[in-house]
Amino acid sequence: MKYHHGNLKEELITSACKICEIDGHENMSLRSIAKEANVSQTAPYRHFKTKESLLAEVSKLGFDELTDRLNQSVAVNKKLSSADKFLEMALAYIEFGREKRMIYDLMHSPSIKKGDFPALLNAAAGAFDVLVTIVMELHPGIDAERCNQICMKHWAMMHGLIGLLDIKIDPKIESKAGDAMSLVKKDLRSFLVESNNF
Amino acid sequence: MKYHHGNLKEELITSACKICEIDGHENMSLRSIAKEANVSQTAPYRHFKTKESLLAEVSKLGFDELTDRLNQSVAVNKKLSSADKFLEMALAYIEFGREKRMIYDLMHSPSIKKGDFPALLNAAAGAFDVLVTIVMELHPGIDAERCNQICMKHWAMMHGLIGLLDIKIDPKIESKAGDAMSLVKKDLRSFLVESNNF
DNA sequence: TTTGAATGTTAGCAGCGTAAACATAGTATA
DNA sequence: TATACTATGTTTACGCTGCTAACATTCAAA
Repeated sequence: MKYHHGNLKEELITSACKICEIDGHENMSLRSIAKEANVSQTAPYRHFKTKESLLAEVSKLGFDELTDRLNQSVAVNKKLSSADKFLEMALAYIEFGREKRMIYDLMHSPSIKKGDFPALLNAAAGAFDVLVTIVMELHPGIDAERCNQICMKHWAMMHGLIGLLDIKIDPKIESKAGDAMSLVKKDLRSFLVESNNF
Repeated sequence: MKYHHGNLKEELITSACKICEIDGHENMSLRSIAKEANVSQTAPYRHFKTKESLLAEVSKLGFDELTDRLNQSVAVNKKLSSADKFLEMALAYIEFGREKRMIYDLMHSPSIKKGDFPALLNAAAGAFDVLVTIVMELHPGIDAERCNQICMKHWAMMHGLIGLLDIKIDPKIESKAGDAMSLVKKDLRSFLVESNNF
């Protein structure tokens, strides 16, 4: 076993991802991350100024994957109507939030101040841009301000839904949403379609 | 100074609220709460089984205040149309979220498992019910399932908006939303009105 | 070959949530 | 009124945390 690891920074991020997905970011310690990577407790400090900056990189990876998924969801079937593309994207978003809930929470945790990490801010904006593109396709010639409003509305709805699906305020809502993604898919499609009637 | 405090439980909750509003729930320690109430570090354990259960009571108070505000927002002017009542309620919700952001975050923090605290669950449902009432007024004779979907949609939108207003993904969005509630009020009204056109 | 930077380890700090043992005050009972 | 019990406070201590400082090792450039 060599003294110098060679690739510790990336491995620490990988370890952090793994632990976050299992324990959640609230129960994730720098020491446990270091242990997972088989290095001493303070080794991470050679690559990250603070714990927060390590978590910021994990969060950035999360936004990158989210962006990929959103892009894929609309790219898979190019024959889809704009409205259906939008639906697919919304489903992909919520699927991501449900499937990687722990990472998703980390990505939106107020304990990581995005303003301090430009790369993270960029990655988050990248995901938002996928939505912007779809909405511009849905409403050709829409002006920028209106487009932003609509994007915010839907982004907020999806973000809010993910958060609320776990609050389980009403048992009926919970059972309707269900735990399996198949159920979520079915319910969400009708949810998104119907809610636009009002 | 007497040995027995007499009203420590309530005072601990009050202290916790105060500290939460200043430092946020992530930086709120049991020890600091006890210090604020001028008791020893372990005194809270005579009244709360865990730190989480203390925070759960703070969270419950938050939902209670939210419920009050929502009710007030629609009760102030009884002549308002149902649609305007809905707008007023949405504004009140977002105003609460912006004004008491730290408490609001605590109320939605995954570190407090609502399922373990029935009173908290009840308080959260109480706030949701205000929305249900308005929506039933907006759409007389609506069936329960549809009503739930619509409530979820709007609740999610409001909840998502509050969360996203601080992410500041796009500087334009941030400047549009602004920091002062007056700005939020103006923007939100048009936001809510316009977004229903799509 | 030497020197310095990069990257690892060990030791130690203060703060955290929590449990156990102990102290004091208020209350019910004899 | 004296005594015992319970409620509610304090002190002490444990293991965990993020982080710093001092030291060790390796690699790369002069």
